Amino acid sequence: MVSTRNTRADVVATAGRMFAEKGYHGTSMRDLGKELGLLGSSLYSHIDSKEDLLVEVVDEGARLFLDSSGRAMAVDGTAKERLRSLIAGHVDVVLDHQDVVRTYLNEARMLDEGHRSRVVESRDAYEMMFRSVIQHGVSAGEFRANVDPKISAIFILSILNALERWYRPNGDLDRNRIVDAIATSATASLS
Amino acid sequence: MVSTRNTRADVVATAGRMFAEKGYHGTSMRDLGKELGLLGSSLYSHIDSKEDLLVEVVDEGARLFLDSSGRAMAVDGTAKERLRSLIAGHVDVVLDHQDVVRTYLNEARMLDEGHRSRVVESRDAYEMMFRSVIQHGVSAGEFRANVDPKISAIFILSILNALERWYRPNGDLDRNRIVDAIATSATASLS
DNA sequence: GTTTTACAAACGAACGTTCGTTTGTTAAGG
DNA sequence: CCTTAACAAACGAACGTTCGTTTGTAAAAC
Repeated sequence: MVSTRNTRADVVATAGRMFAEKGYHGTSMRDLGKELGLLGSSLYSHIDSKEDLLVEVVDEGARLFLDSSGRAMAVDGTAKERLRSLIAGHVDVVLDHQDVVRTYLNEARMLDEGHRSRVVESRDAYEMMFRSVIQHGVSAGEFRANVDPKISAIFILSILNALERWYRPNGDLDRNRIVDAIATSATASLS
Repeated sequence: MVSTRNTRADVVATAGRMFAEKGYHGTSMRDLGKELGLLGSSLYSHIDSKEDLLVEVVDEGARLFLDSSGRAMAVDGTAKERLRSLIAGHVDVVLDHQDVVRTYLNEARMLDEGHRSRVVESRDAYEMMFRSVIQHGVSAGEFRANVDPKISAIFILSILNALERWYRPNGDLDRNRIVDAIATSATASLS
């Protein structure tokens, strides 16, 4: 027996998993406690409120995506290469943090206005990275001149975000194949 | 004043709208009643349980998509034309029944195992229509030989289903432009 | 090296509120 | 008149949260 006691990080991680599975409103504090081997009330040794848990998980999701795009944009290369980096980073975030991502994508709207608007801003900033790379690719002649960067970014992000809904860790598609398929599809529709 | 009384269809429609906005577990029967100018308890003059409402809305979503794909497959044409019909039909369903679709896509997982599995079957059948058309296009030489119909169908449906998340009725993109953008993008990545 | 102090984690009971639902009754509408 | 829709009151269960207390562990004081 190593240790049976829970840390705050355990609580947040399990909350992320349960929110992803059953939704924020579909998960009670007693449900969450039971999953950790605790009473619902004991959770309040670690946190101040249920909503704090959602805020924490969603903020982590936002941070993961922004960090990923920051790394992709930090190295230079052609628009096509940078777009592939953005895509690969996004796939990594989804596959390595599936629960956080599901909660970020599906449950953020349950936050109160203040917190939700911060999430919207963060998503807009992230989407802007994709748009910007596409725009540069058009200007540089790498992509067709009549490409609409806004729509193209939305379509690529649609495919990327849908990953959470169908990807299964033990499925027949591994990470590299997924990145390749998405990057190929994106490049094909831009060129 | 024509009539102030509510019908069962009113209740289901309003439930669909509220489930789409706040989620199934985020909508209480008293919330729903208030939206209709009723007490929560009065809803039980129309329905037997809250879950019945979700079942009804989700079933309608499933039916809308299956009917749409049935119509698209009923007329013949090239694979490219049929794919465009499938896409146009899907866009119509999302734009004309946004609330039902949002509930169908996001809240069906809150159903109990029996009802949920029926929804999964229906989605699989729908996806199979896309796969089948793509497969025929590959066989007929309309699409590249190395196209994977399964992945391609998932990508196209990812873009179509994401519509619900960003489409706004008074935005700058009308129905035809959306269908055209998606069909063009799909065709480009298949050809 | 033992005793004391401190702290973080968890308990168990209870709070006030809201949940989905049931019951019995009243008022319209066709 | 009779069916349907709605009301009003209530039910038991579950909700998020608070409270006072207990437990285990680890550092500080002796």
